[in-house]
Amino acid sequence: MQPAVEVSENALTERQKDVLDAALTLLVEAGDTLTMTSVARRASCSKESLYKWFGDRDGLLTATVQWQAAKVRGVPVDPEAFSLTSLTSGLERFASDWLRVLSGTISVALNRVAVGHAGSDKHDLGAIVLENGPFAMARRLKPLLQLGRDTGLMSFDDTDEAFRTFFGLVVRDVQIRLLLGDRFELTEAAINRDARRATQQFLALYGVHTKAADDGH
Amino acid sequence: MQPAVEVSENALTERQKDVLDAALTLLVEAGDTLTMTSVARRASCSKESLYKWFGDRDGLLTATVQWQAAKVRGVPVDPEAFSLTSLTSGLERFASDWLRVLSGTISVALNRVAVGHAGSDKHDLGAIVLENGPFAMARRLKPLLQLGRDTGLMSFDDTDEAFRTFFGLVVRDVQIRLLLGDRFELTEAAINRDARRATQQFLALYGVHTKAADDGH
DNA sequence: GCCGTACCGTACCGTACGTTACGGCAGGGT
DNA sequence: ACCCTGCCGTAACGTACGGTACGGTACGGC
Repeated sequence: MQPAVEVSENALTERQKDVLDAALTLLVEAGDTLTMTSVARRASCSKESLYKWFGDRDGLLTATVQWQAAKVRGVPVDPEAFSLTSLTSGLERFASDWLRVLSGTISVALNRVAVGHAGSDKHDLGAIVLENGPFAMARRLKPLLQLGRDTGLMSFDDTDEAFRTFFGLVVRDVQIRLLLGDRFELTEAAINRDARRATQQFLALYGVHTKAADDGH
Repeated sequence: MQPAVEVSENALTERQKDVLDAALTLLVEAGDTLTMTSVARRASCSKESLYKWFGDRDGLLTATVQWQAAKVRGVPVDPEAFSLTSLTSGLERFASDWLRVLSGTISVALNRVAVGHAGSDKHDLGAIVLENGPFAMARRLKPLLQLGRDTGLMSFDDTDEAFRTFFGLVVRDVQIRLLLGDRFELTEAAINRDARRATQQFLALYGVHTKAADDGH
């Protein structure tokens, strides 16, 4: 028996992408209780094809998580004409984007199954989500932070520490509450307000003050 | 058939407590894959007793979570002879205690199963963990925060917002990374260092400065 | 001594679901 | 026209596990 689609093998046919999208919506609806039969029915494909393409249930889940992760790329920052204003707006934009993704039903569902399977997996969904979640965020934000430090707008020793503080100020208890099933009103206005507040707090802690930045609540 | 032990019925015999402790260790070892049979074998009791005492598998999990929650009570703060020093040490002590609990294997295991079951439960483990986790922390910390404000050491409009900021500064990405299975070195020294840093940052944001509090990394 | 209660150990049942196997159909190459 | 490949739909298999039933033992009350 062939080991089916390898993780490194990213050649997905359109048909397979459709199947993974169906699996995603089922994951949102039913969580980890989705069955191979339900995926096959929803995607109008045979279970035989599922097993041929993805090996087993775990492989299907892994491919689904990776398929979603592949869709959330992009949005780097431009290191042109840098100022306190562009640093601030960059941080705010980053924070609001992040909160929007984080509070989305797909992100919540994916993190749920990854947390449930963490550690005891052959493919280890937890590591995949970790890699495409917090770690990817760190990689995307750090250039902006270092640019801010190099231009003398911020001051910190350890970029990673600074990132993790920003993480805390942005996410706070939102993610864990959502994962635990707390019904959460997170309107567009609230997201933007939180992004501004987190940015102001972050600059108050790490920014080089010419004039004292006041708190913004 | 009787509805077995009600949630409000907290009268647990010693035998039942032993069983719940066995279930706890199994939860740490095997996560949500623990079976009724494995609990019975580990606790040297019959499955019949499990079902008589706890109704069904969900009831056993619920009782286990509540049993653990009941063990983590206490440590209120004393509103005597209050000063910046006692506020600082109170916040630090709270933060380090919290990080210690959060990073413990039991907490991680419990949060894992609760996240896995969130929303689609009759007993809703998510709500229970939420209630005994973040919400209980908020209830325990808020008196200290308000005391700090009333004595003019801190300034903020919304106690809940202040708490959530403290939450973010303390927990940062630690919890989600642990839940996703990231191997994490969290030594006693690191915990104390993080607690100090979070406290200093929190006071820098919300404290009333007589002398500028510097960051502490 | 006899009964009732509480419990252990284990065998058993029903079912859900992962996984496999098979029959049928459509399209493309020869 | 024939075959081969890829896929759908469905039936079937195997098993793990939640839940139940039952026999056996210890103990306290009478």
